[in-house]
Amino acid sequence: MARLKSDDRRSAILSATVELVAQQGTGATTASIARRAGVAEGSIFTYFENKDDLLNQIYLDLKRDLISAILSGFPERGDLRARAHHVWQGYVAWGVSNPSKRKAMAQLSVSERISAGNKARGLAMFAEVTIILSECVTRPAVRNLPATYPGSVFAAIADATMDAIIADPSRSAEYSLAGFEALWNAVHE
Amino acid sequence: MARLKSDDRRSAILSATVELVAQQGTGATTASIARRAGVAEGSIFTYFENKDDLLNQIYLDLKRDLISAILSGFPERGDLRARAHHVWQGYVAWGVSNPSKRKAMAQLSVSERISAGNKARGLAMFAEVTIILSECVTRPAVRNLPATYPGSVFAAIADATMDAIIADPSRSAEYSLAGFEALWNAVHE
Amino acid sequence: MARLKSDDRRSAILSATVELVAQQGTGATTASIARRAGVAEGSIFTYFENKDDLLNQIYLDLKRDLISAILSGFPERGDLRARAHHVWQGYVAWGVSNPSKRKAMAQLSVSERISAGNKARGLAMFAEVTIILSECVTRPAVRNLPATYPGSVFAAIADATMDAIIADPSRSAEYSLAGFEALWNAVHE
Amino acid sequence: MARLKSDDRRSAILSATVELVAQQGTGATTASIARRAGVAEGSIFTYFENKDDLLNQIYLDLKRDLISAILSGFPERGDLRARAHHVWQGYVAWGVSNPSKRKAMAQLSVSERISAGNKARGLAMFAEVTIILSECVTRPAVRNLPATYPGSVFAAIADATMDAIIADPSRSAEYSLAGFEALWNAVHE
DNA sequence: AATGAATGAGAATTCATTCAT
DNA sequence: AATGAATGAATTCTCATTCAT
Repeated sequence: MARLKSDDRRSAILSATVELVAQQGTGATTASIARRAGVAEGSIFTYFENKDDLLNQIYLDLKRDLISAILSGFPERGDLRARAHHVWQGYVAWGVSNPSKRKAMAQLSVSERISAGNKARGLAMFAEVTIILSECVTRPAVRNLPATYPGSVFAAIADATMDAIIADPSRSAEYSLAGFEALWNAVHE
Repeated sequence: MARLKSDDRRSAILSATVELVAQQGTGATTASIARRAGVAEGSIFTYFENKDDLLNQIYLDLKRDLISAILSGFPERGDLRARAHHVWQGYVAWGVSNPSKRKAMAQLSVSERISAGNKARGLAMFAEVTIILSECVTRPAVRNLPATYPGSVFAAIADATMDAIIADPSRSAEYSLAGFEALWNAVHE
Repeated sequence: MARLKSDDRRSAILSATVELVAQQGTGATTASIARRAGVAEGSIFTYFENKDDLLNQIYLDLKRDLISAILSGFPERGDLRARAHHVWQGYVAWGVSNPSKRKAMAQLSVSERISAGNKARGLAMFAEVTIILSECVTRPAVRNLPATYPGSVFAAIADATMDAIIADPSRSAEYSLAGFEALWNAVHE
Repeated sequence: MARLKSDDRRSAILSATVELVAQQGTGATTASIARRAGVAEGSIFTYFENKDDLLNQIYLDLKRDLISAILSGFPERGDLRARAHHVWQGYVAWGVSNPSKRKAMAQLSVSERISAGNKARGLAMFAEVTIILSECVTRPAVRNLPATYPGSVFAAIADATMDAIIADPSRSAEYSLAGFEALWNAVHE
């Protein structure tokens, strides 16, 4: 029997790509990815059809990774605020402890190399989160906005908060709380 | 086609670039930019040192364009809320009526091709806006966050709001108001 | 799939190669050959030193196959015309019933990958046929041409005839006869 | 005004390709073609969309070149034999004095890189020649073969004749005559 | 100054061959 | 011996930049 396709090798390629896309965008070359992953350039193409395929898989992987970070341990029975706070914490913690994943996802989200289908798929994964956040909206004006709005505001405030935490990690807990309070009051009266 | 004067040529290149970067990111080729601008490929390099230079100029131009849209007619003597609302309106109106500029700026903001110096310069242009928005922050927890925080939250909520407006322009005014209310309550108690 | 014995494996590779070279020329990949032969890619290289070696063996095999088809049952004691006709029939029948072999041989004959030595060896196999055909030449002008000439003319007219037969198999016998008559008169007066 | 696309450069690429395809088949690399043509590799792609396009143009060019060599000075009013002989002479002279063109055409004719459309177009150029040669066929059996048959036989005998001439150029005239006699008797009684 | 062809470094991808299993 | 993943040299093609006109 020959060497079997190895998950190690595959994930070495994936994480090298995340790292490099975070730093350089989707222009990161397959040569640099291979070098960083410690594999031959050709090996990328035994695991992925082409570079776009690789990027699309990364995109979905990151989305999956994030959603599972957010929803793990979700308090189905908690009150609204507790549930929203769980999501908040999950997101912020993920972003702060995985800066490359976060940057890579930002790059891929504005890239035209991610297929429309996969962008839709990525969005769909967050359907549950969208609902959870929508339930927190009590300000009448804000209720009239589209269903995706709370999620966008959430992501946006969380991103700003993560930047603050990354700039001064020692105040991590304090900033996170403040950010959540801002978010909560933005949508809840 | 009438012969363009130098200035016209230069701005034709600039706006072609905005358009194409909005659509395709910084990977838009100089050939396609020249074609769209109606100039020869080589002409790009008589007006800009190289492609990175062109992108950096665009970046600064867009920032300048936006800041002037935001600050024009600014009510120096208005109350806090009126001043913040002026900024909000300026930003939202600019983004909604210049979708390409907005998209191009989003692309350039995550691009590694914009020099650190210019990113700093871009931020600096918003110093005044940063101050204005900081003055709106009365929630104690939020006050402890870095000075740039309110601006980020502002931009983030505004972006989400613009997406909503673009999806349903008929409710433009209503959405803008709701967005502003969310923002105001995020930072103001 | 039942496990193949070595010889079977080897000939599976050979005939897969014939098939694919017929279709795609010598550019047919070793991967596609292995797939078609139902063996692993690596196995090709336990039976053949490299791809060129494989192609060269095919070339000689095809020549051998053809010559034996032509000479089997050869009427040593027949008159000139009968003997030439036997050769003709053997060639035409072989080509018509083995279209892939015929096409593969055409590809290999113009390929720079067949070594000069093997091309010479291929020619040498037809020495006897060359002599047989030379004996048919009675036109004085044609007698002065090189010894290989009748063979070339033979092959050429036979090829044209096979194309005609393949286009309309129902007239196979008629076309074959006509072709032979043309050939005979080309060289015999 | 910039440098204009130059016919010289274009034909340098074309003839370098003919030369190399003659020697190495369609596998000749664009790098080697550029080197031989004395241009940069990229220049190939300003004159030809891609390598297949280049090969297809060569194919048509060669066919055009050959047909014009064959038909130039064609004796519209000559008798059958004179007309056929003109065609014969044109073909043989072209092949003998342009060995690379002849070999390149042979390579391209069996290549799967020439589009079906262009192969058809190439054939169509010889429609007139096909008719001329058909008119020479008086042997009843041969008359029943497809219309393209005389042309194939013609080409085939001519090719064999050219090989003989190339092997011994001093007997060029003699061989050409002999070849034509063989051809004539093959089809004419 | 404007033009657009020329350039060639660099990119993604292929594929014959090797080699760990 | 058989397997098929791993390798990396080689290939085609792109594109920012230069430069002859």
